[in-house]
Amino acid sequence: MKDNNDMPGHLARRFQQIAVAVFLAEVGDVGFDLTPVQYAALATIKANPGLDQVTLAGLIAYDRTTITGVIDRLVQKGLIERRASPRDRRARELEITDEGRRTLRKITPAVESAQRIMLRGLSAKEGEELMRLLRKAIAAGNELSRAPLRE
Amino acid sequence: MKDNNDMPGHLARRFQQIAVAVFLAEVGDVGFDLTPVQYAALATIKANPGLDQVTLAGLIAYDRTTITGVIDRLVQKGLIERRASPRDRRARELEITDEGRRTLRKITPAVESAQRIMLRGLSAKEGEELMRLLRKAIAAGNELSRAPLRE
DNA sequence: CGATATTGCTCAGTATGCTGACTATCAGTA
DNA sequence: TACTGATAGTCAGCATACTGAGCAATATCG
Repeated sequence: MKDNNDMPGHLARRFQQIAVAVFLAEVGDVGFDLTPVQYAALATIKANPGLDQVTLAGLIAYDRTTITGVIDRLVQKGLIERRASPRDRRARELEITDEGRRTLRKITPAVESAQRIMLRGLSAKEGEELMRLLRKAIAAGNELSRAPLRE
Repeated sequence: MKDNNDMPGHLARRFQQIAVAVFLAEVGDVGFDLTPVQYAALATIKANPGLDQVTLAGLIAYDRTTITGVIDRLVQKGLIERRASPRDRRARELEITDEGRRTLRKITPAVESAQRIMLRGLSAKEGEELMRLLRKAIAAGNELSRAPLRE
């Protein structure tokens, strides 16, 4: 019987678990209540003003049914606005608010610190190598999940 | 602004997302409906007959509040039995059933195939290196999540 | 022995993620 | 233009994960 530690799937779960915990702790320490998922969505909306939900989902590889709730919560927190698109009445355009911008600015150091902490067991070179290998494996498996990356 | 692809946390999420999808697809293809989490719990119960829930949680790094539901579903599927411990009336002893054993045996090839597929973009050497780096990062971050590994 | 702390487990509540189904709308074509 | 297919979004339902609270039972220590 293979050990859990020889299963990339198990290791993936463990690493993600730690990554989320570190992110929440760092962001919480500076007084904000934002999840990794909400952060990625907010940052992507800021970088792509007026984008619709499907495009956003493709840019960060979220399922379209997941993104609904994430956006609900960002709207509820006053960090973004959701309004009907004038060009396509099915679509919703997303825009970051001033408060969203302020929040992003304030938590950026905590987010960066979180990324360092979750790699703290590795040397700089090893951290780079881990990210390179993850990127490569992810690229090869992109189409295997329901929420692939779309550029 | 850092790109998502430079964020280990984001890469962790993506890799895990793919890993789960591949696992479910492979196991589903041979006619079983078992999640990665349920599989790990089942295999660990088989390897450690009569263990209690807290010990199980520690061995696979699950939160104790998560394991309750996982065990409920394994019991409901008839794969394990949960009974009160004679030594400690707070604890529940877990035991795999014959059907649990049969299920494990039948899905093992699918589980192994899933592990290969999620690394299909990498050479054998790269796959080994990815697992080594993940293990190292996880070891250093073990205490940072609410559900650390306990041996 | 008795008060206190700790432990095993559960529950309510919240937030991802997914499957599958549905509505509304848009796009392409006969 | 009417039909057909595809697309944007939502919803119900299920399965992780976690926070925080609580109960029952055990362990520990004065």
